[in-house]
Amino acid sequence: MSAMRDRWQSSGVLLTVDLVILTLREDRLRVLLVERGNEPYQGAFALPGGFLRDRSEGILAAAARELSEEAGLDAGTLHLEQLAVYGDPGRDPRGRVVSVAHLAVAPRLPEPVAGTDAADARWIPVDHVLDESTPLAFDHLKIVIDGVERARAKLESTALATAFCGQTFTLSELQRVYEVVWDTRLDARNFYRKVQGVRGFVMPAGPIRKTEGGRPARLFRAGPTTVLYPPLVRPDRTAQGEDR
Amino acid sequence: MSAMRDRWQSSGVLLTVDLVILTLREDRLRVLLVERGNEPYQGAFALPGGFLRDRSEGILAAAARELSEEAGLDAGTLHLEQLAVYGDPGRDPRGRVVSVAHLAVAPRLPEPVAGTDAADARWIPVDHVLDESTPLAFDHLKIVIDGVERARAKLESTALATAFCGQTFTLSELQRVYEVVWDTRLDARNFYRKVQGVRGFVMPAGPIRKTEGGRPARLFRAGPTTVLYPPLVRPDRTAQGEDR
DNA sequence: GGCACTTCTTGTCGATCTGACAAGAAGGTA
DNA sequence: TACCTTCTTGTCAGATCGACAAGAAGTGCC
Repeated sequence: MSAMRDRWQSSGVLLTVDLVILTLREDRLRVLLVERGNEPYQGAFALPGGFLRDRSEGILAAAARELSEEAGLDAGTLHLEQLAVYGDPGRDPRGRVVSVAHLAVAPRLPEPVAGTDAADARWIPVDHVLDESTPLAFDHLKIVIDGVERARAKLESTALATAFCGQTFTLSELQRVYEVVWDTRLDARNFYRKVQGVRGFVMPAGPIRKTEGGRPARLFRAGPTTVLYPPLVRPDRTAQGEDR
Repeated sequence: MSAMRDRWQSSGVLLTVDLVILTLREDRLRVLLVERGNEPYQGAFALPGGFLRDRSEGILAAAARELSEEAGLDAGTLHLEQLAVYGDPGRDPRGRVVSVAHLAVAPRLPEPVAGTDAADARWIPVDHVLDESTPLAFDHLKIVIDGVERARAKLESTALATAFCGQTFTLSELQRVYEVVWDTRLDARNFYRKVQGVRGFVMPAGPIRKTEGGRPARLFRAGPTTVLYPPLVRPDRTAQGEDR
């Protein structure tokens, strides 16, 4: 009963925020990791993040602050959303630490800014993390897995892909986002048709053009739509040989 | 840098779990709410939930415990997943309380069990909550909105709908789930074809039949698939009169 | 039993969408 | 100019979708 809900207990825990910051660099999906300088897990890579500054700091605000402090990125200019909470007892050997993980998606970026807290941050290919050739501290592998899956899923139904691109982009750049994040290949001509068929997904950005080899491509910018209809469904990886 | 991450601060907060428990009763989508007996928000409805029991209790475990204590439901038999964290400073007038909201989906249920903590729990139609004719305590309206939207979205791409049904069900029962949760109407014949076209979504459950008026329907049970491919896309509510 | 009524299930049909592919357009470079 | 690259517009057959007809299999009523 309500008495239970209101039993005022001192179940205080330490709250942190962790960040899965994804971007595309050199045609690979990468995640920003920092090398730990202290025990536990000294020398291992970990997600950027940290404790709430004080009791009055909001959780999303803390994530934005860490984004700035540890990665040198401005939360105002990129996609940032809550991912999930990780609070198993024992996930941190130092005590009961509950972490609110966030997913950030950044467009092509300058190198992690030296001279800041982000100096020892590195953009590690996501597949190096997923195949565990780059071991992560704490339960951060699980967090990265969840973050990547979230990104893959949201590519289908939302305009998240545009967050990987700059202010303006060509459709083949957008296609590369889908191909790299989904780890699949798409037909450029069908992609072209499909993307332009989704109302409000992309809007022509002037007659400006830019080039890098072949015929110059038209530029687009993100449209007003956040929910894609119809969605761009990723090809079924488990298509053949399925039981009934 | 890592020194920042490891600064050991006493940012302790009080951690609670809250539950958005959805079910279908009398052809309406309903959420389980409890009337608050204490200040603040005395007399208002609130989501079931409560503080972690102690520092060693896992978050999902706490949600399962509250599910049992406050709703008389067994977490082993129904769908339970983490929804999101709500931790804005000021959301609870008593102090810095961070709540991990969970989404539970229950099949047709007996009345809230009298004589337990769940005695004053009531199944309130979700639309009464969404249109604010039933005001909720704290930021629980926001949590219900997010929970319902999560359920609506997961109906498209996962087998969540089967969690609203019993062990076995007819396809028209399953269709009612989609219609009520999405607040839309579907053509029974097309639904029939589509559902059976998704590999592993539903499996025939013996030649058993059951009836209630017309021709007896075949019984099905949930299949092994959790991810629907192809997805069941909900009809576009913003279809016509859209700009380009 | 015969008939009306209900709901379930199988089909049909045209419009639309999808995936595979051809071919032209518009630049760069040798 | 010839060739290469990439972008963009089409084409076409097969799959899918939404709307709908019609038969199947029960119940209840006379």
